[in-house]
Amino acid sequence: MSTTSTDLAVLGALSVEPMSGYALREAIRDVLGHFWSESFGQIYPALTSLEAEGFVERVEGSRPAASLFTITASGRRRLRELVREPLPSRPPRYGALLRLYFGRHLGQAGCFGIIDEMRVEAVASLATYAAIREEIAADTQHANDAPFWLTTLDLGERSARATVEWADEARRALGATK
Amino acid sequence: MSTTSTDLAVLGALSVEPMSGYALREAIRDVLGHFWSESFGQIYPALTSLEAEGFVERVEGSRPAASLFTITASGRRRLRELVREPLPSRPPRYGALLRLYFGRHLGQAGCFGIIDEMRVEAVASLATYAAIREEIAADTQHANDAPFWLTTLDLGERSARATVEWADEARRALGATK
DNA sequence: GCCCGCATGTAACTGGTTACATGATTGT
DNA sequence: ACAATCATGTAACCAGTTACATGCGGGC
Repeated sequence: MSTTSTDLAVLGALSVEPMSGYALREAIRDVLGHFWSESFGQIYPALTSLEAEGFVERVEGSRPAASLFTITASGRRRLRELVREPLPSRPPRYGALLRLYFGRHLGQAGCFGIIDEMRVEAVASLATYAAIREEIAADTQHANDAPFWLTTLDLGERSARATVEWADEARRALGATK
Repeated sequence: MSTTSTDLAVLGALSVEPMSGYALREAIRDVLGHFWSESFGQIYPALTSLEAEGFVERVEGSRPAASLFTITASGRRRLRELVREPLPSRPPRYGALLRLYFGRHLGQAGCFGIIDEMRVEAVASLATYAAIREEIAADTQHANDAPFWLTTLDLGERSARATVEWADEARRALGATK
């Protein structure tokens, strides 16, 4: 049994274009990565159960032993249903911030290490977001989806920029600390 | 067996002041809530094992059947150890953004609902952050910890403000969509 | 011929939450 | 007296990851 969250991610991705389970995972990691994640251990069982329910169909791809999964008409109805339901958001567990919160026991150098790491990560995110943004702009096939994709991307960019600005300020604020 | 993450959260909180397991959970929820969470099912076993290892001690509190947990000297050493180790950050699963990403299947009104909800949440966060900020400022007992607490709080505030600004822009951007 | 990337799948495990059982204390 | 809150603990469950087993296809 798979969760409705995973079903939504899978059906949603397949509504864009048919792909293999493997490609599905890559797409989720690379494109939805900044707010979502799925592992093989969820994707394959989800595909199996979605197939049994008639929401996706497996067609033989260009090479044997590989399948392309396509979303069916009832799968699209299911997708419209799922996207309407609120999803449980997982309570956050941001390790770096926990460590920073107890930074008094870590010392200034250690705190700077954490802050710098977060900054580097945020800057890297900004770079990948810019790449994704260009991909979306270049992709005329999915012009209908583009506004929504750009909207979620925009939040990622704003968060990342906020993190970079925070990092600089944090370094200054903790610089005064002994 | 408890995780080192939980041990860090518990030892860190007890390094500020002794409290009961119940109070520990409330403190984590109310103060660390925007980047961390622990449930009773983790806290109590963690306290038991930390006690067995000599990192915390249980002293009878004002009322029987209730214990105050205090951190020991070796517990403080353990805390300094733990805060130095990198913690695994849990991959994000932000349900609202997943739904918004597939917003084409949801329609404009549904998307606005999600965006507005996120905005309301962010505004509420800003209010609680402001309250926490005042608490920290008023708390002269823990002036040594204050800079670190304010730093993590600052990131929360920046993220929340970024979300509010994003929400307004998102509404405008998707307003054009049919 | 061999390694690497694509591809599918599952079993075991871990991390974490929820629900429940139990009871003391406080306030009304 | 009763309800609400404080308090401790555990067992069952669920979600999700990791590791493993297996094999095909394409490039070097």
